[in-house]
Amino acid sequence: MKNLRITEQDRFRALLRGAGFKATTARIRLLRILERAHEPLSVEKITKRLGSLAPDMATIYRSLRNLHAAGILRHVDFQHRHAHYELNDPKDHHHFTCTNCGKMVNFENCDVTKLISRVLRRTPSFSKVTEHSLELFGLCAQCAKK
Amino acid sequence: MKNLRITEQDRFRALLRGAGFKATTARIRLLRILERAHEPLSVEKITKRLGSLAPDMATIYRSLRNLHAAGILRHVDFQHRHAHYELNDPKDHHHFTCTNCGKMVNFENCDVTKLISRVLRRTPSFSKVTEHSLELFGLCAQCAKK
DNA sequence: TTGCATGCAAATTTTTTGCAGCCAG
DNA sequence: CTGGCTGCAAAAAATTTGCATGCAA
Repeated sequence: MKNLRITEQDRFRALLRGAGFKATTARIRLLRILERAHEPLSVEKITKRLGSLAPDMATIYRSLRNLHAAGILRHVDFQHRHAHYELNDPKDHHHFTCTNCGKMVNFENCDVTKLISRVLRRTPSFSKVTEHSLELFGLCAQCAKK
Repeated sequence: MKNLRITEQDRFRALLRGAGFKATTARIRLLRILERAHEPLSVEKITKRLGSLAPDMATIYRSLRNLHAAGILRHVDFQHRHAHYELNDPKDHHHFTCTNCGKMVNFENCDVTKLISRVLRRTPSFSKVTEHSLELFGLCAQCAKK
């Protein structure tokens, strides 16, 4: 029974292979951390969460860059001075961040796809959207009270 | 006649004073460059365009950071490894960038405001949106043909 | 005159690169 | 085996900071 189940390892292995990458332990560990995080992580946070299993930073940067180019990861900009990455969830969620306390929530089903189609229809000089970013910044309920 | 007209200088001076800043020549030059650019600029491009009139880089970074915090500038992320800034135009336009050749066009009236209100209504843990980012990446008509 | 701004120089932080050796396929 | 990956070390790029001086108000 147990060995018939598709493990997390296998899932990531297939994902990597499918994109033409070798399924190395470093990359599988990276994907695992990102999946469990449920929020976009910086290189620093990834390294900390991997602890002693963390590969060299150069490897992390290279992996993130390649996996992003392959569409496996999304690049998220929190207007800090460093990049954040998360798994490219097909559900296409986005983030709402409190600029005061840093709290973050996800939101989805926001119809950004429709918005994008409309823009694309109106913009003949461009023919295809492959990626988009949509981030909201503001105040959470607690911080707004103060 | 001529001296009754509100000059660009005066406009920026008022803008800076209104936000509690001193209207220094360095900052006025910076705003002037950004206004004329019609596209978000990196620190490098700002420096180049200012030429011999460019203040120290530290000053540029400090100015950009402060003017952004005051809402005078917008922070734009093109998924490069450095920040870009543009004047915070009340028209709220966004950018569509070709990932192949770097070409960029602006678009506006994309109803992102409605989208934001909807999200806000559905997200009781957050009470106010002060800033947002929306960027499209894809292929321009020329690059898509190839 | 007074304190916010700037220049200068140095330090930090973030990201990239070259190259030799390693390991997944 | 073998070419893509990784570690290591060094460099490059991007951004910040401390402090003395300068200039707008």
